[in-house]
Amino acid sequence: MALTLDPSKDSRSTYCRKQKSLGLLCSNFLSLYNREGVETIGLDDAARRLGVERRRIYDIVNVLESIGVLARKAKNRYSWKGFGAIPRTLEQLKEEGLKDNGSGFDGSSSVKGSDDDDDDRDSNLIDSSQTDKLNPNSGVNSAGPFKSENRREKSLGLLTQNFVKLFLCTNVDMICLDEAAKILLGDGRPPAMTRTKVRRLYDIANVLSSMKFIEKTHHPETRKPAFRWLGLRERSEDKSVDALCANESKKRVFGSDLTNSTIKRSRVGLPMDGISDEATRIQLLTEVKCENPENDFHIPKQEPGLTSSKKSYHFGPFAPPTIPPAEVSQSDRMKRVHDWESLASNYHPQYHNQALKDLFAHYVEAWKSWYLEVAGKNPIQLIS
DNA sequence: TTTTCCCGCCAAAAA
DNA sequence: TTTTTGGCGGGAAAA
Repeated sequence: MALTLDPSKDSRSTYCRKQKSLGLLCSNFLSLYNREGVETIGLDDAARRLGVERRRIYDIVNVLESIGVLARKAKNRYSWKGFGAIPRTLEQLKEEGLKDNGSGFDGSSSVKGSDDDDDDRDSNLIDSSQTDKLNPNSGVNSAGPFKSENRREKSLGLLTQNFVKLFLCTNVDMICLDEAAKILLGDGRPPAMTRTKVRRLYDIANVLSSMKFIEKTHHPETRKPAFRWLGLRERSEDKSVDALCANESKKRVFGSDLTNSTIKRSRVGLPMDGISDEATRIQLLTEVKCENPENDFHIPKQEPGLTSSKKSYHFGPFAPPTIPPAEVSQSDRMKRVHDWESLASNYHPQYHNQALKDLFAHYVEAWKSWYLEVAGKNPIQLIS
C-alpha cells in the first residue's frame, strides 16, 4: 500500500527528526503515566511502550526525577510522584540556590531531592554522601590533574536542577543555552566542554519545554534564540488544556502518536519494523497500576509559605485529562490515534461517548493535514 | 552556513 | 562476571 506520507523527497518512510525528539518522547511518557493511579514505572516497560531504546528513557527520567515528578525506587523501577511534587521541589531548589550562591553558580550542591518524608522502608537511597574526595589515595593514584568531578556532578539531573535554579534564583528570565552553559560551568572552560554542555542543555530544554516550564523565544535585541521561564501555570478554570498549548508544531503525522516511530536516522526503515509499532501501541495503556489515590493536576496540600495562590496548576499540553477511565478493551485502539493537541480545543465534556467524539475530531484533523500535503502546500483554513 | 540535538558507543556503577 | 545507568561527542537534520 502506498500511502506513504512523505512531505517531499521520494518515498519510503521518511525520517523525521521531530518525531524522535526528547520533547515528544517526554510528552508521550507523561501522557502514558500521568493518569490516575499510576504508581510505579518500569523502565523496560516504558521503553517498549514508547518504542524507543532504553537509553532515551534514562534521559527523560533523569530530568523528570530532578524536578520531582519521579523518584527512583530500585533498579529499573521508578515511582510516580506526580506533578503535585513539583512546587515543592522548585521551592527547595530555589532555597538551595539562594543559599549557596556565593560567587559563581557552579553546581555543587547536590540536592538529591527525594528526601521527603515518607515512606519507604529500605532507606538506602543511593546517595553518595558528600564529596568523597577525600578518599584513601589508593593505588595507582593515576595522574589526572584533577580528575573530573564525580560522575554524578555531570549528570543530566543535576544539570537540570542547576539550570532551573538559574531561573529561580536570579532575575533573568531569559537566557540562551550557550550563556547558561558558561555560567553553569566555571569560567574559562575549553570550548569543547561548553559545547558538550550546551548539547545537554538542549536535551533538558526540550523536555522542560514539552512540559511548558520554559519556552523558546528570541532575545529582543539580538536575534539569539533563548529560553524563557514560564514556571508553574495557574488556571483559573479547569477547562483543561487550552489555548496555551495551541502553538507548537501543529502537525503530527497520523498514527505516530504515542510511540516514537522506529525509523533509523537516515536509513530506510527495515522491512520488519512494522510490527514493533503496532504491537506496542496496542498495549500502550495496560500496565498502570493503581493504588495511590492522590496524584492529579492539583497540588495536594501545599505548605503555607509558597508564593501565589494556587487553585489548580496546569502543566503542559500533554496528557489531556480526557482519557476515559481505565478500561482497556476495544477502545484502546482509538486512544492511539488521539491528536493530543487538537483534541484539547475540541473537548466538550458533555457526551458520554467521549472517545468516539475524539476519534472523529482526530480524523477530521488528520484528513485536513493529509489533504494539505497531497493537494499542495496551501495554508488551510480550519473551517470549524 | 550555524543551530539543534539524536544516536549509540562504551565506561562507570550496580547487581 | 553481567546488567543497568548514563556521560559523551560525532555528525546529520533543521533553520
